[in-house]
Amino acid sequence: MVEPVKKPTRKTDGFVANDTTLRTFVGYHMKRAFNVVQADLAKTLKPFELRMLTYTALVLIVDNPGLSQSQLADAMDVERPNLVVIVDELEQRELIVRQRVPTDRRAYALRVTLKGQHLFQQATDAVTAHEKALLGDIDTGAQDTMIATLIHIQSGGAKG
Amino acid sequence: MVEPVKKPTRKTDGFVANDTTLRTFVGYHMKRAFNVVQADLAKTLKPFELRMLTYTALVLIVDNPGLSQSQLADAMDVERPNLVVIVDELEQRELIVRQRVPTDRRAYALRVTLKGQHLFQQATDAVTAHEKALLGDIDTGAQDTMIATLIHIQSGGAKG
DNA sequence: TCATAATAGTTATATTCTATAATTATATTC
DNA sequence: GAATATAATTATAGAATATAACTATTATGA
Repeated sequence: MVEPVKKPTRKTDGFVANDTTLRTFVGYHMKRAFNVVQADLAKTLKPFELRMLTYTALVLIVDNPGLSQSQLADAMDVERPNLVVIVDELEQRELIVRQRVPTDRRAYALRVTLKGQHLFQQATDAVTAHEKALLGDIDTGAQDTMIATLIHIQSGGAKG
Repeated sequence: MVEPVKKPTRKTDGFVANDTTLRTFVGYHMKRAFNVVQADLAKTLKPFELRMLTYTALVLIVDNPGLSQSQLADAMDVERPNLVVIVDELEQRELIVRQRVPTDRRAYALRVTLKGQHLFQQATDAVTAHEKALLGDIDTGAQDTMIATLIHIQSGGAKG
């Protein structure tokens, strides 16, 4: 049974802007593609009341039990002050705990709670399924090539 | 003459977080790679007092003389209210003008000024050079594959 | 040892980007 | 001509991002 397609697409008539200059930039394509992925991710995480940043922090705490906020901030490429609110949110929702480190009383060891572990698993299943739905029809070889290229860029490309 | 390398790398010692779960997501790699590209772009545009959004708007106005703000917002995937401040900024710097459209007095036709055209050319040369420096060592085939894949994702991937 | 510097976390603050509702002026449609 | 839609705008709020400054604690080195 085919749903009759609604037309909420007001937008600007049939006009399509000429973006030939921008298309010469790889970054332009990266941004536009990432917008789509990010929007899909946000929608996927919404039922769990997670955003990309809070989900990423939760995952990294699961995979790195006991790491400090500084280490987490470093892993997420986020400034320490900005990480505080993210950790606050996860802690208030009782998804993680801040444990004092006996050997260094300045630092906290971050650990996931049982509740956090469960939410992590549910959210990760959902994100995995949604990514597969979004990108599943892309040729495996092309996907591998893209990931390798993206990793290369991460390390600074020709500069790194 | 080799500069002695400074060590401003405080960061978290030698610790490297385990991100195996996140690495299963293509979006994770896209975000991290785009962070690098975006940071490079911001630095490149800084001397021209342009940001990614103001530069993008300027380029699209150059390539689409006379387009309306709604059309520009649509092309940039930005909400109309948010575009106003971008156009305001470009107009105040006399890089573009808002021209009333005789046939539709609600709309403005956006056009670049001579000053804007010059800044566009300088900035575009700089951005082109910086992208080449950043991504120049990537295999051409891999680059083409990535761009094709990114374009495919833009149109909604398996969903579109 | 003690003074100094460095680190972990936090608070405060500012900028930018993004998103929605509501308003005015003009155009379109029935 | 009345109702509706569109273009641009204002107002507002939520997020992400970045820097400076502060407290508490740890590390360094004269």
